[in-house]
Amino acid sequence: MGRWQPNARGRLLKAALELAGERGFEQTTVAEIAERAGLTERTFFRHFSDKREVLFAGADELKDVIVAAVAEAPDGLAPIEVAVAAMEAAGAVIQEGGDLPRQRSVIIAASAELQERELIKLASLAALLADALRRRGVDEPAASLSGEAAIAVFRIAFERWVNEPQEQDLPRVIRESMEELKAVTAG
Amino acid sequence: MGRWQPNARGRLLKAALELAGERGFEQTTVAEIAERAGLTERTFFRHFSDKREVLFAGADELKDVIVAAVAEAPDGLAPIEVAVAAMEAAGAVIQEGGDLPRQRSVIIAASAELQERELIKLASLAALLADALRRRGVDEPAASLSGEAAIAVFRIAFERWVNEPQEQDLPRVIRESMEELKAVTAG
DNA sequence: CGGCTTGATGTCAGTTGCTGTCATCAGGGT
DNA sequence: ACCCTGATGACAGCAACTGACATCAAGCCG
Repeated sequence: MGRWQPNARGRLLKAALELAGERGFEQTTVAEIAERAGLTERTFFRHFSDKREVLFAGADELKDVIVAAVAEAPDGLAPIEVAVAAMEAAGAVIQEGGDLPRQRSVIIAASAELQERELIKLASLAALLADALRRRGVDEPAASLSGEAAIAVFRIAFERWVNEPQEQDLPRVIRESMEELKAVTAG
Repeated sequence: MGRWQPNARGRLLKAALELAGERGFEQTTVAEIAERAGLTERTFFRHFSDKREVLFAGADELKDVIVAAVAEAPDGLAPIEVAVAAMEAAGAVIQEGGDLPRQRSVIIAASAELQERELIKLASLAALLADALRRRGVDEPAASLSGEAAIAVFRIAFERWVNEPQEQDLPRVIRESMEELKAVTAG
């Protein structure tokens, strides 16, 4: 047995979700989160680079999923289809999280500073997609546009998925939103 | 003549641009900006709700331009075309700013926290576009998708415009990026 | 003229996010 | 037994904000 209770990160995440759910993220101090997790404020900042990051723990794994999905996409598939397929793969991972994604999204929707952080994470995913597409030989600006469009599709789809609790299949909603985008841009 | 020097906001903006350009936004304190403008830190926060906002002074005017452009778009135009036309109008206003937009974008590109703020401003423009389209009778999810797509097109176009100093015509770059998006989503 | 109100600013104290630095101390290897 | 490592605590300090109160020229009104 270690000198400390195990899984400090997980306890911090749990404490942060609870407190932010009870009284809102901005009304919660880092010291309170750390205290509920049985740690100190300083230790919180050793696990998360800033207060907001605790709400995005695990988001980095999505990057690997997306890069792998782009790499495994069949040759000849249109760039936008590759990008959206990667977001479908990410969506499949997200919905494995059970209630957590929806719970997090409620907290984020109530806080402007968390929305900012979410947006820059999504923007970095768009850049990641564009990079991966360029490695497949896609030229600019098609690569960047496909990445941005795929993220836009994902945002719309995720919002719909969150607001329809009976909806189970996030990848399907993403696919449907993609078809909607095609319809919208046709002509 | 008033008790104070006139145009406090403008002096704060000028001081902020100078200092951020010299040593970076995050290496500049609000106290320094205020001091260069001949004011106190407290007064800075009376003019701008937080440190980052000074870099986005005037961004609200774009909202009016966009709403007006959507309202004036001819009937029967496809939603995505209406949205992109509104962003072309915004682009026309932006390039009237001379060197300022490019100068600001250099500073923003060097600061993660400023990028976050820019992204949430753009997201609010996307929501504004979607709202305006809904008022024209466009259904969901076409309205939201058109708004998001138009913003994605604008982002790509603006980046190209910033990186090509000889390029004068931002609306034209936006239009070209829109055509690229159509090509990317065709099929 | 003299008093009253207003609005932009200054002053100051306090909270919170975040950082640097040093101390502590169980566990694992030598 | 010894040291070294790694996660944590303790503490001081900076910078972004906020609330409360004071200041004082300009303008209005009697």
